[in-house]
Order: sequence, then C-alpha cells, then structure tokens
Amino acid sequence: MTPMDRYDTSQIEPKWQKAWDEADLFRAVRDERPKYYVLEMFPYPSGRIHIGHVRNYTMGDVIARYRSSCGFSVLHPMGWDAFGMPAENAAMASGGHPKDWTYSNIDTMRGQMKPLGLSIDWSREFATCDPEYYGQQQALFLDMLEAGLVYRKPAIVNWDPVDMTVLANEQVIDGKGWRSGAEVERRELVQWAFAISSMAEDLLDSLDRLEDWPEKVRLMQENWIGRSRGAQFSFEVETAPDGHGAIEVYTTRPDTIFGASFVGISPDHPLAKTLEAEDPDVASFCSRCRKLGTTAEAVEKAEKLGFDTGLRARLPGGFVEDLPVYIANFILMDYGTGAIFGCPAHDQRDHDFAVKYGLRIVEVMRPKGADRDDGIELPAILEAPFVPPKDELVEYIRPVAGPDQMTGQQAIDHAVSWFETVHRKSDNVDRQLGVGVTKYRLRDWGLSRQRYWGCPIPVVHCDTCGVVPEKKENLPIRLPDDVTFDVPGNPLDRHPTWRDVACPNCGAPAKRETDTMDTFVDSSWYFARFTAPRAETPTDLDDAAYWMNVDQYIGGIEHAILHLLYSRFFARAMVRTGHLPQGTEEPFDALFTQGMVTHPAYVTKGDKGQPVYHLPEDVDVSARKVAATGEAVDVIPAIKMSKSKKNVVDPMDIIARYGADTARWFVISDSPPERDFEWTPEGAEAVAKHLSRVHRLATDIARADRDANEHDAALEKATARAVHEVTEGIEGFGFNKAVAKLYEFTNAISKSDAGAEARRAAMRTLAQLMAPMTPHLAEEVWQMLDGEGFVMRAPWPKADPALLVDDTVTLPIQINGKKKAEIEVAKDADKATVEALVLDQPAVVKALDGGQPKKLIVVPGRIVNVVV
RNA sequence: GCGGGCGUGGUGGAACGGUAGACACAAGCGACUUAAAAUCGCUCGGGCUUGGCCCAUGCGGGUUCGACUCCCGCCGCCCGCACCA
Repeated sequence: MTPMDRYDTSQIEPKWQKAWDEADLFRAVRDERPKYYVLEMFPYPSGRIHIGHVRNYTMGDVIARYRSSCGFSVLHPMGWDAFGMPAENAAMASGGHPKDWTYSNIDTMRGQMKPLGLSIDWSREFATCDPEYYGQQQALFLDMLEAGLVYRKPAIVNWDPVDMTVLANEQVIDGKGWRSGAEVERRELVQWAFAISSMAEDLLDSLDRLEDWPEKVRLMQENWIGRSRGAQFSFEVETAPDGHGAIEVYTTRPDTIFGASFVGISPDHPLAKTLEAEDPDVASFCSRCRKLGTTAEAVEKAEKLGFDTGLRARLPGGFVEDLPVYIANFILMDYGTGAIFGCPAHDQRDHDFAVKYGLRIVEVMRPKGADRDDGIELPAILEAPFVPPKDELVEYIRPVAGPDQMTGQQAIDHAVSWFETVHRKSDNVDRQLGVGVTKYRLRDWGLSRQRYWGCPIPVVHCDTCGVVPEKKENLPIRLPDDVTFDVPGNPLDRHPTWRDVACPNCGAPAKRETDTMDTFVDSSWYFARFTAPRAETPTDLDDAAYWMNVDQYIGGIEHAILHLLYSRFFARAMVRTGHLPQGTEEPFDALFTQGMVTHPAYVTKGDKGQPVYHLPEDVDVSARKVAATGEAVDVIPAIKMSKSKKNVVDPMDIIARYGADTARWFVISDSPPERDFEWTPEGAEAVAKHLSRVHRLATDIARADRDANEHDAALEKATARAVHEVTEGIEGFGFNKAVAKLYEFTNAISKSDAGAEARRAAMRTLAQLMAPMTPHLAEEVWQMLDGEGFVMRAPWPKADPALLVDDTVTLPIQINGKKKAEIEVAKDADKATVEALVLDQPAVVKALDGGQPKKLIVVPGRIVNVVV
C-alpha cells in the first residue's frame, strides 16, 4: 500500500479547507438564486468548544451544504454571545480583565471550530461585546424608548448585604450569597423594562402560524404567556389602615366564590407593607417570607405559610360571610393583583392552607351523580380537594349563577356575568360587583443589570432634566477599560470619570446610568445583525429584506421559552421602529431543538462516602476498575458532560486522532437529533473505520479497469433508493436515518458485482450524498472518480421515481393481529385475488379449522388480517 | 410545586395505527495470517417440549380486526420556571 492510498485525515482535511477558502465558497452573496438562511444558536465563549457545539454546528452545516447543493444562496454565519457573568467571575478569580478573557476565549474557540470544516461565512463574524455591535444595540434601545417600548419601574432583586451587590438567581444558594454566605435580602430597585406584555396577545396568537416549530415549544410558550379569563372585584375591609379600604382580587374561578374561606395577599402587597410598618409580628412574618429568594420555584416549593392579619374582608352585598385576611407566602405580587380569595374545596394549595390554619372547607361542586347532600363539610372534601377538568360536567351545589349541572367553563362564564350585574333580591337592584378581565401571566422584561460586562444603557440622569437619552451621535457609549474587580459590586458605579458626565440636554453635571443590559438583549437581535454585520445602523433594510427570515434555526431546548420569546418580541419592536421590514415579526420560520451530548461517568466512593469521579482514560472500562489502583468503579451510563463529573470529551482530541469527518459523522449518526446523544469511544472508533472503508472502496473502484458497461440495474435501483431516502432524511431532520441509509448504500456498492463504470457512477453519488456530513472525504472521493469541480457545487442528485417502486410486494398475513405467514403478490393485485391466496395458506387453513373467518381485513399493498 | 418532554435487545436506535428490533456498537464463532492487528464472512431479544410454540416496546388499565404509536392513571429520568447562558 502506498501512502496515497491511506485515509489520512491530517492531510486530506486541511487540503480541502484551504481549497474551499481559496474559492471563497461560503461567502453569502445576494444574487438571483433563492436564499436560504440557516442559523445555529451562537455560543457563549466559555473557553473551549465541546461536543455539544460540534453536534449543533454539524447539524446546521448539513442543512447549509445540502441547501447550497440544491441551488440556494445560503447564509450561514457565526458569532459570539460574549457578554455575561463568567467573564467577570474569571476577572475576580484571577485578576485579568473580562475583555481580555473573552476575546482570548473567542480566538481559541474559533481556532477549534475552523478544523471542523463548517461552511460558515466567517466574514460576517462578530461578538456582542464589540462596540460596533453593542453601539447599534444602544441605538435600538433609544428608538424603543421613543416608541414607548421601554420604561422604568420598581423591581425586586437579590441583595447580598455583605458584598453589597445584586446577585443572580444562580448565585443564591439556599437563600445565601454564594461568596459571602450572607442571608440574601430582597431589595427593590428602579429598573428598566421592555413592554413585552403589551404584545402578549399577538405573541400568543401568532404561535399558531409557526407550523415548522416543534409543537412542544409552542405549547411551552403558550403556557408561559398564560392567557386567562377571570373576574376582578374588591373586598371591603372596614378596619383597614387608611387607603386600604378595599382589596382588589383576581380569580380565574369566580364560580367558586361561595366556597371562599379566606382572602390572601402577597407579602409584597401594599397592604402587607403598610401593616408591616405598624406591627412587628407582621414585619417578622414578611421578612421570613422574603428570605425565600425571588424565584417562583422557591416560592412554590416552600411550605405554605400564612399570617392572620385579624382584618375581615367583606364581599359587598353580603353574598358571602366575612372572611379572614391572611398574608400568604405562596401569593405572587407579580401575578394578577397580588391578592386572591381561597376556595379550599377546589384548589390544592388553598386546601393545604385551610387544613394548616383550620379554615372552613365549603363545597361548591361535586362529581355528577354524587349524592346531593347539603352538608357544608363532607368527609371526602376534608381529605382532598375536588378539582375536575374545566370541560367536565359536574353538579353545582352552590352555583353562583346558571343551572345545577354545567362544566367548570360554563360556570365561570355565568359567574363572570353575575359579577358584572348582580341582582340583589332584598332591595331589588342590579349592581356591579366586578368585571370580567383577560390577564396574561407574562410579565414585562426587566433588563437592568448591576454589572460591568454588558451593554451600557445609553441614558443620563440629570437633576433638572430627569432621565435623558444619549444623543445617537455619541454612540457607542463604550465600556471603560480601566476597571478593577478587587471589590464586589459594579465597577461602573464607582468609576471616577466614566460615571460623571454633562447632561446631553442642559449641559449641567449629571450621572450616566451605570446599569448594563441583560445579556438576553444581545441575543434577541443578532440574527438580524448577521444580514448586514458592518452596517452603520442596526440593520440594513435591503439586506434584511433579502435574507430574513431565518429559514432554519437550530439550538437547545433549554431556550424554548425565554430566548425565543424575547427574540419574537424584538423582531416586532424592530419592525415597529423601522429596523426590520414588515413580515419579519416572526423571525424564525422553522425551529429545531437538538438534544444534549452525554457520556458515561466513572465514580468511586471517597473516604467520607462522597463521590469521586475518574477520567475515562484512567479507567479499565471492561473490568470496571480504576486502572492504577484496581478499585472497582460504578459506571453511570449516560449523563450530561461536565467538568466536575470528569466525563468531558474534547473535540480537539477526536479531530487529532480520527479527523473532523469522523467527529461530524458520529455526532449525527445513531441518535435522533432531537434526543440526547451518547458519546462512546467505541462508536467514534467504528465511524473512523467506516470512513476509511469508504475511502478504500473509492480507491479500489478508481483503480479498476475501465469498461464500457455503464448500466447495472440492481446498483441503479440501490442508488435511486439511497438518493431518495437520504434526501428525505436530511429534509426531515432525520440525520441518523440518512446515515443508516448511507451505510446500506455503501454495503450495496461494496458487494455489487457490477462493472467499473457502473460502480464509479454509484460511488460518485455516494460522495454527493455524504458531502453534507463528511465534506472532506466526499471531496476526496469525488476527485478520485473524476467528479467535476467541488462536490458541494455539484447539483444534488435526483432519484428516478420509476426505480423506486417494485413490481411485487410481500404481504404479511396476520391471524388475530399476529403475523403468521406472508405472501408475494403483484403490486396492484386486487382484493379478491389476495383473499383467495390468503385462504389457501396452510397457516390460515389450520387456524380456520374448516370454518369461515369472522372477518378478513385486506389493506392493499400493506397487510392482511384474518379474524377467526 | 407548576409547565413541557422522554422511556423499545447487553448498548445507541428503526418502525404512514399494519411483519417490533432497519442501520450500527459490543459480544461470540469462522476465514485469511507463522502470529497479531487490519480486513472479510456468519450468529446475536428472552423462554420452551425448537420443521414449531409462547412471552416481550417503563408499570397498570382502555379504544381497535390490529397499539411502540391513540386515550386514562402511575413510576423513573431530562428541560424550563423570568438576574446562568
């Protein structure tokens, strides 16, 4: 064997990467072809790429290269989601600067991505921490401010009283600051917010149009936006402090008002705050509630706690007994009015609460057909609440309005009308008790962050002029470089010269806003910036009109709600402020969410029983022992790769050992793309073997004596089927299935006894079909077999439909639904013919035992089922 | 806690409501070789009274001529929960 024959990736891959570069193949150009924009969620520059990145970008690259072969002008860009906390944490830990850390990480990761041979237009690359990017983001912010889409409002944050700094939710561990260990307090700050809830209705209704999004993502967004229809009304509180004579409540179950047994208000409710100031017991209860942290998760998981204020709430008209008013820790100030009434009989949380504080449990409805007994407290309802689905017909014992039997939804509708016009018999007047309202769970998006490494908010605070927007000609407002992280808190806040500026309006001394923007802002419009990454304005409308929308967006399911919702909001805001053309309000035509990459982890127990993880290379996997010590290890089959579990595989090692094509092929084979993918050393090894087998097969075929016989029926049929099925696999994001078909096709070529020309033709098609996945090997094979130009420039092959159908089909015969035999019939055999054949089958004759079949089901071309 | 998803051989997985296990990995056997590697070929869900029969798609029910697929209830794991990205 000469060196030329070997499948030497270290020679082949750089060679083709250089050739592609020199031909400038991946530059996205506007021309007469139809366009296709494929985008993978851009990475955070954490330091090194991991296999998850390889899988994500390989999927995008398969689509990009495939579409390019299909004649599209493809835009496939890459950038960096470069602002965020890790850079500041690194600066605090090792004294460097977030900027240096970030850009050096970007250099490293770009250097790691290039050997993968991705068809990316690198000329469009940017990082969100580039002043050229965030300056345009500041311009967007100013336009949104003018359009009324940004405003200031108070918001609650986690405050670390020792470090004197605001903490992110992930920095609060068990209610304590991660560095200081101090008990975290809630603090209210005035913050900037995007008016995303003003678009709630459109964001919800438009989900129906996103047909090429996963159903689960649309459902998650729908639930997140959370449209609810309910009633809003007031309880009167006679002995309340001044200004709190009424408690406004919102409920989605007004039909249960006659089962109310308490009124609950949030610890952050204005009434609670007033009482807190007067009563130390209330204050201590509220402060206890506030230690829970700010996440909804913490609040909902916590034990239900209440504090009886001693106040009594009265529903005007005297329809319900006066109720006690509790401050309760599970009521969120952000949702509805921050106050509710509790109906323990028909709500789990209210039930828990009532049991704990000995409140009445009054039944309103009952399963249909249950005994009608007017006992107020029945044993069953004391045990558990009755919470039927809203569309189930139930028996109302205490209907607010409407018939005795109705569904929950009908009862709610009746109850809403009742609240709007109650008729009181005693004085024979109609009065309005409340109103039917539609509310959304979606809250406005607080964007202020008390951190350095983010996009500065371009406003100035002036004593005389108030909040003054920066002038656009002053943008970008750059982050100062001369900052230190030796003390906690935001360095901008204590910067000697950056903070103090002249008011853009009156020129008097003023202070710059020192908060920066949430990094979700950066990632909410980068897809638009890629269409004109060097424009002097946020976007170029011509370029945006040509390239938008993103035809295929690919990323992790963890972004199903926030990132995608914020991007949908931003697209709308950009259309409204003239930065995107009409029709781009939904910026992502198709969305695909890929699974994680997992790897086995190897663990032993330390001397204190704590888990000790071992690197795969230190473990003798087949013997399940630590190689050096012989200690037995437990194998955890497949968990998410993480450094702490020592189960991380470095893509660079894989490329060095097997080449990029092996890494690319392996990450999309075997597992369906939407599911988690398990990296195994055996799997990678097997792929490398297969690819070198393809290379060897191509070499052999290229060498074979040429003959004139170009046609081979069997091979042509196999080729047509491969073209058809691989194309279908790629189009439907079934890369694992496409790969399986490529294995089959390779086997078919390898086993074929067809002439050299016929095999050359089949092999060229194989190269084309493999090109999106293993582009370097495909180019090499294509060249060996005299393919013209680059394989990725060759038009995608088409299957001859005539070769895809067989003349006969094999029909399985089931008896009572289980397969017992099969028959071979003509493709278009009629029912009578098939029936006759079936009844002749020995297995059928035996099963019938001389009798007649009860039923004979013939599904033409598919199956026969004999029911005996 | 709430919302969403997933669960099929020893392993990853395939299967318009229609032959469960395609295609691979691992394992075993064989060929080639002085030998090994590489390569090629064969076997490979479990059980049994093995020319055949029975049981099998997390568990328990249901719909259907027929269910991995649809419906209901559990169990386990994963994602998100608004300041991680």
